[in-house]
Amino acid sequence: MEDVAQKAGLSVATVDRVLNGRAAVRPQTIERVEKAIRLLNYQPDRLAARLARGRDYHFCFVLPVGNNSFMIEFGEEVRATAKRMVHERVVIDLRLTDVFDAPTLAATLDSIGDIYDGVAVVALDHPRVKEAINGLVDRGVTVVTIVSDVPSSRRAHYAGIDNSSAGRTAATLMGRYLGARKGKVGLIAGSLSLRDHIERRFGFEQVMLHEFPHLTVLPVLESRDDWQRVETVMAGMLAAHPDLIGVYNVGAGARGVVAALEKSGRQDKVVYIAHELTEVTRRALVDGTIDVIINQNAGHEIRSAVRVLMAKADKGPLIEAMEKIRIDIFVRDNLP
Amino acid sequence: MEDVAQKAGLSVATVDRVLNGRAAVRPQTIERVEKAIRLLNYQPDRLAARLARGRDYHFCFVLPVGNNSFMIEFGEEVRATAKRMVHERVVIDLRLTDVFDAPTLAATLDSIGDIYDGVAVVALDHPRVKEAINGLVDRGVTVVTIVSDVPSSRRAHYAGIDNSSAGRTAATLMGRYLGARKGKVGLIAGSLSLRDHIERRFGFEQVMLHEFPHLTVLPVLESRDDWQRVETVMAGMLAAHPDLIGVYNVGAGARGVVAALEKSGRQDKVVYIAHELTEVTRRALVDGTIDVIINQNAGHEIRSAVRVLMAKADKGPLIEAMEKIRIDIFVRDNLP
DNA sequence: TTCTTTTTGATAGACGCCTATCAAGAATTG
DNA sequence: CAATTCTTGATAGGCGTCTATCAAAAAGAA
Repeated sequence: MEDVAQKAGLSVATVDRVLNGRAAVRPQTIERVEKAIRLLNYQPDRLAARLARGRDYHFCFVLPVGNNSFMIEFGEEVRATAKRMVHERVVIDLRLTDVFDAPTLAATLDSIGDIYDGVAVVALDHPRVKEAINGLVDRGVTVVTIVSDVPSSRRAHYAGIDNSSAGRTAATLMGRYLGARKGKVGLIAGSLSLRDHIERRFGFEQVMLHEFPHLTVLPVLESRDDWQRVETVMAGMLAAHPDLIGVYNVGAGARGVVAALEKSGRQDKVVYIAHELTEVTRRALVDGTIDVIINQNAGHEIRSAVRVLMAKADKGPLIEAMEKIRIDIFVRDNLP
Repeated sequence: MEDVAQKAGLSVATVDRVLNGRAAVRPQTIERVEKAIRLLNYQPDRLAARLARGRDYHFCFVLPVGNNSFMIEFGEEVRATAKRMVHERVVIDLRLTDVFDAPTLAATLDSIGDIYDGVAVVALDHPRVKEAINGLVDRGVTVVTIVSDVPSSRRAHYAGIDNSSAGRTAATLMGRYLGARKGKVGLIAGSLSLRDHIERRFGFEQVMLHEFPHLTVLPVLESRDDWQRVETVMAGMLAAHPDLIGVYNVGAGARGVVAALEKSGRQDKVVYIAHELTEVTRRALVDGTIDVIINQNAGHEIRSAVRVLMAKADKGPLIEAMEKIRIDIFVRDNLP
């Protein structure tokens, strides 16, 4: 800072004022400082800054309640990350809400504004939720969406996979695994109001239709991400379609599909593609009931969300390429 | 530190001595300090420590010379990372050597010892190289292997994928893509002295043999990772085996396979699985000549290597789970 | 010009740790 | 028991930044 001050013919106090947008500084002075910064290619030492500030970052993760394995694991990852980050002056709270209910979620978001510097939320794409997100942004809180996005909101970032691509990926693998076989392919979604599920479905149907026209995709069935309902739905599908050769389960509740398939004894005849690597799906993949798991890495998403929140909090730079969450494909052999 | 000192009934100076293994401290005193640390669950602020130390970390990445796209991109990623890390007091040098030649690589490693705190190396698994690595370790340099490992050495860490799993993954996908089709499957490796290639090959053959006995795996052909030679080899294979229905190219030079396949016009009849996402393989995947790309993320490996080197340098903790490099599978639809 | 009001400068004291020095206290030796 | 060596204590100054305060200088208004 001293070098910059000297270069600009000003004092460090003024440089500091410019750097932190503190008191009133004349535009031309700002310009002088910025020029000096450019000339010297000066980059403030963010570690020292954080040390000096001595302020904690307070972030909040808003996740769905419920017994969905993926989300439970997600919550645990958040806790683990929180524990690690304590030593970096980052405090992360975890809040569970009924994410599927727009008013509830919106109310939660509305109520947590003033405590936090940033909020990460698994968001339902609903006008009311969008409004709540924008409200937070207006109050100066950085918001990032995780897992499921609300693109029309003013959230700073989305830490999650491209779900349309995920659906397309599932379709390609389904088509290639089935090869020349003919028959029906089932499609099960958790909720048709969650953006991620909708997008996966569209991606899947699109590719199936164009690339594998010899396969018939059955109408989507809704499961509400509840594995018992999934099992009923799946059992029904198996009974109704003796020529079922594939299933793509877009949402949670893989356990239900696995159970129904195994009870029917047709797990070897049906290519089953599931989402999210959990205890249940992992076992089923190893056993051969599931053929492919499409996954998003919870740890990556969380760390990415935190990085973004921190970068926004102290106006640091973001390396976009690093924050892109990839779609993992797991077969039996590349399980981590 | 003051709290710890007080709790232990000692001075901060002594606590500091214990923490940094500085001067002579009586064992019982050390014990007292450690107890206080445990009781208070004290964790030194590593950011402050680094600030105070004001010392730069000097690391060196040793990569292969040559025109291999993957390695070129790898080098660029190293440079990009280096640039970013400058602001964190990390200086990364990049050194290119003939990694395939054990004496040359060993000589390089021998010569760089005293300048660096840590070295990351794409290592040939050869006794001479192992010796050079151990030599570095003896001189107090932390060594991590990247991309290809030397497990018998005393390197601190391997930042790369499990290549045997990668080979198995390729086999599973090959088998599933081919379905009931019968015919021959070709196998091309860069060098049979690079550990990663050997392991991929074994993984592949193992699964093919056990899971897909109706497919015949042809004997491995060596390509030295040179795409022109790969093209010759591939063209020969296509000519010799009209019933070739699959190829797995374990190493670099995907361009050669693509060229040979496209010239033969049989790209739609042959399932081709390649390694590493590059400009060339990406295009071929989109075009449909390549069916699956198995990839290791260069950026992840590099960042992981750096994290490990830094952690070792200031005796910080490592979160093992975070440093596990996953095997990426790319089909056309989940390309990043 | 004189008096306000705005902008800038200078400087002290943190933040949590490192490094170094000197003195004081404790343990060991003969 | 004194002389010597080993351990510990106390403290200063620094790392690069932030925050706050007061004085000095410059700009604007009357």
